[in-house]
Amino acid sequence: MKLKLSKVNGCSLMQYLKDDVKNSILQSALSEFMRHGYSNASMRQIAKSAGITTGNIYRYFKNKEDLFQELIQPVYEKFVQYLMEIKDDFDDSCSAIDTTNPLDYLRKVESTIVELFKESNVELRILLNLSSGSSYEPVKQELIQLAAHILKKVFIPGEDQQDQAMIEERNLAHMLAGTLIEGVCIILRDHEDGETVRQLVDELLRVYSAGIISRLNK
Amino acid sequence: MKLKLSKVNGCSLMQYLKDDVKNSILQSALSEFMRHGYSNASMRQIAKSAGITTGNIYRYFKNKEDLFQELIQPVYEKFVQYLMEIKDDFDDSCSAIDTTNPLDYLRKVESTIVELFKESNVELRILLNLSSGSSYEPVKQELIQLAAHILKKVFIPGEDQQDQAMIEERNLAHMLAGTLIEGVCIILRDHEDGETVRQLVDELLRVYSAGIISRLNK
Amino acid sequence: MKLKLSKVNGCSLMQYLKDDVKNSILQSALSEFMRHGYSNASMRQIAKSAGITTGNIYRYFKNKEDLFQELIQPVYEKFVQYLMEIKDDFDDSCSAIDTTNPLDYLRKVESTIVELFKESNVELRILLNLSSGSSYEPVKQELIQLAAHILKKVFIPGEDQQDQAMIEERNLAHMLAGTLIEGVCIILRDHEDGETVRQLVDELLRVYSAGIISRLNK
Amino acid sequence: MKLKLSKVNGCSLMQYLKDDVKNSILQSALSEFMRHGYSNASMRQIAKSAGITTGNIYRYFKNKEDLFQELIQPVYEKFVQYLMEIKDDFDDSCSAIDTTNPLDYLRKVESTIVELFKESNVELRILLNLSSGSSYEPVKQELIQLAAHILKKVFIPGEDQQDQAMIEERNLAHMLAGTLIEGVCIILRDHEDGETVRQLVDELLRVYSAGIISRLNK
DNA sequence: AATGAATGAGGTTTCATTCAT
DNA sequence: TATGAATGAAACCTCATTCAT
Repeated sequence: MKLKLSKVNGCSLMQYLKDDVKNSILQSALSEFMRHGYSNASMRQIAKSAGITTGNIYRYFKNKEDLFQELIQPVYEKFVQYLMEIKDDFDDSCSAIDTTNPLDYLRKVESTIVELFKESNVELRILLNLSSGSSYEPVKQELIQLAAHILKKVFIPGEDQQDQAMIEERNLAHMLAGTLIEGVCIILRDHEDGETVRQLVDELLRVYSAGIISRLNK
Repeated sequence: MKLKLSKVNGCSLMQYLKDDVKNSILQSALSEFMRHGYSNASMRQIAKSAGITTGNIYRYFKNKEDLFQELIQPVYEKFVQYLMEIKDDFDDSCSAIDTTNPLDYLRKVESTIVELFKESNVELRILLNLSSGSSYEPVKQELIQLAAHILKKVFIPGEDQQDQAMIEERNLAHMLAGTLIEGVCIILRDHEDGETVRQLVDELLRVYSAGIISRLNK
Repeated sequence: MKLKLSKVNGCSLMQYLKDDVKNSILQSALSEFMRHGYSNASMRQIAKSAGITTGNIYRYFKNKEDLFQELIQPVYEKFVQYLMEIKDDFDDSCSAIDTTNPLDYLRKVESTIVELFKESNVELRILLNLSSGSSYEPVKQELIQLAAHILKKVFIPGEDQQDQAMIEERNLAHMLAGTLIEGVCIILRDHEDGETVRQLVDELLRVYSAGIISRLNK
Repeated sequence: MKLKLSKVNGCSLMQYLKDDVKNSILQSALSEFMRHGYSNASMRQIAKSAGITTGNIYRYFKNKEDLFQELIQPVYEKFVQYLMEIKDDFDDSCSAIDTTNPLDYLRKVESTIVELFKESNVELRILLNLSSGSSYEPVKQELIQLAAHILKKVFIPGEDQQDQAMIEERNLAHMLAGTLIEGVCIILRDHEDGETVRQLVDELLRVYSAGIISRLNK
């Protein structure tokens, strides 16, 4: 058997080819979902871009949703996990008699976010902005809620106040959380270079931090 | 119907009826595009909501794209115009020996933007977030480019420097312009009440201004 | 308005044409379902036979199942209703000190069944033998259960005996019910002439009755 | 594998292996056709059940129809042959001055039928009830025709009379033949146990015989 | 000016069959 | 001999658009 190297190679070559096709589909799908969003993406077009026939996609993915999920799920999970860690860290640092400057805290968050975005730029943008019609549709709101939850702690150190002022603070936190996330999306969309990305996120956080601190001192 | 008015004043009455139908279509289309975006909007549903038949839409609009354009184009133009005016104002105020605080300037900009959004909230949200599949798909990027162009002036008083520092400033301006516009979009998406909208935009600009000033003083 | 007869006729003509198309679809569908059964019937083929395009079917029927149901449901309901009436009649005549000959009873049933089969020959055969894959798939077994329930009363006057003999009688009743129903199906499949149908069903019942009586006297 | 037997006796071993695979396919196919009928049976599923790959089926069978035929044809031929033998027997017993009771004759037929069904239960049920879409689709009707031809002899001792009465007898024979065959199908469908099957077929024939005799004595 | 039935191209998905390896 | 990836035609269904009335 060991001498029949041609078969061994045949096997691995075939394996390679199969992976090749699957990756080709995934890449074409990523591009198609990016261009037209989940529901307007066309399986036919994905197949054409991948250089295969439409039916052949279904050897690799059960259906459109499955193909979408295989692209997005890992990034989604990583993103949620990172956000939870950030939230837990923050909750801990709050409960401790820790007077960490929020600005310092946000800066700590920076590298985490940037790392994730640098890995999965396109997937995150699809997840957050182009998943309408898929099972991920409500994710963006959930993520913004989560980010808002963190930001609220910055603005509202004493919890559970329910008066009018607090409602305004909540709206503000929600809005700033949304714009921060969109801001990072925009940076990643427009820049490939890692150093530029890091620098811009740094600037964005600096502006937000300074603005927020100035507001808190109001 | 009385006095066969329909025949005597047939022309203007017909015109009136036509406008009536056309407005009805436009209104239904606005609602449908808002709900499902351009691609997933259904001409059948628009006709049904407007109380007419499917085929009749095509006496008033050449096709789906044409209907979309008739709704969105005016708002698009107004938006561009406002941005140009802001740009011109700023250019003037710059060329004058005018040391207007950028914060004051942005605040002046505020009412313009909020006014436009309050007038054409839905159309703008469609234009910026729900035009995928239409010819307006790339507009959002163009608008951000334009806004960035303006913001650059804030950061780079002396023009046309091409060294490395300036490139960074340009990137920063572009990024902040994008996040600002997204921020306003998010506010408009999440709040209907005019006063809340004004207040949140005010806060957003305050944070940005404070952050930017702090940065300029760096 | 009354003078615009052309419009009045236009309307009714259109209505007529619409009904015409719908009936044409129903007729083609009946033929296609008869030939290939529910799941192997082709909407394309139905459209082709009806002389229209595939998509146009969906103006008249929501989907394949809906088209099938519109053909089969009325017949199904009538059939169930008839069987229930027969069952109730029989239960009544049993509880009364009524020594009606089972043969006489079956003969009373005859006209009911024949009438229904003569009206809806093809639909019943589809319902009973060609509905695999549709929501009517389990109907045949249910109907045979019902018929068996009636036949059991003939064989087992005293109820509720659970010994071995009774199990055999139940199997027998079930089997004879099935064959009777199939027998009527076959007759209707092979003969169009009403008088011949009546006569053959009469003969079938006669054979069954004589056979059953002979068996009871065993 | 020992002694390179595969090369020495390559031919016969290969033949043996081939038969093994072929039988495995046939067995899986039988199960799949039984479960889903000819049209809805899946070649992929057959291959999977047989433990081979999809493409390999086509080394043993030209196509789906060919595979079906190889399963069904022998049973079909045996069935036809048995019916012909029965027919011949009957012709002989008629031409002889043999006053065999038709009841006795049918009882002789019984064991033949039951034996065949017990041997090839599944194949016959596929042939008679699940061959839609295959070339065997019309077989059931043909078999009923043949059975009817035999039964006619019971009812119409003197041949070739063409008057009205004879036409009725022919119809009757045809119908009873059909119901008899369906009856046996139903019994086989609902019962696995050999003894129960024999008993129910016996009952069915008894009912038919008694009914028919009663009719002949009319 | 209006109707709404009809079209035809497109959507996702399935599957018997072929073919390079 | 066997593999299993790939094909291509067909399935059901949707919908913007056209057109006879």
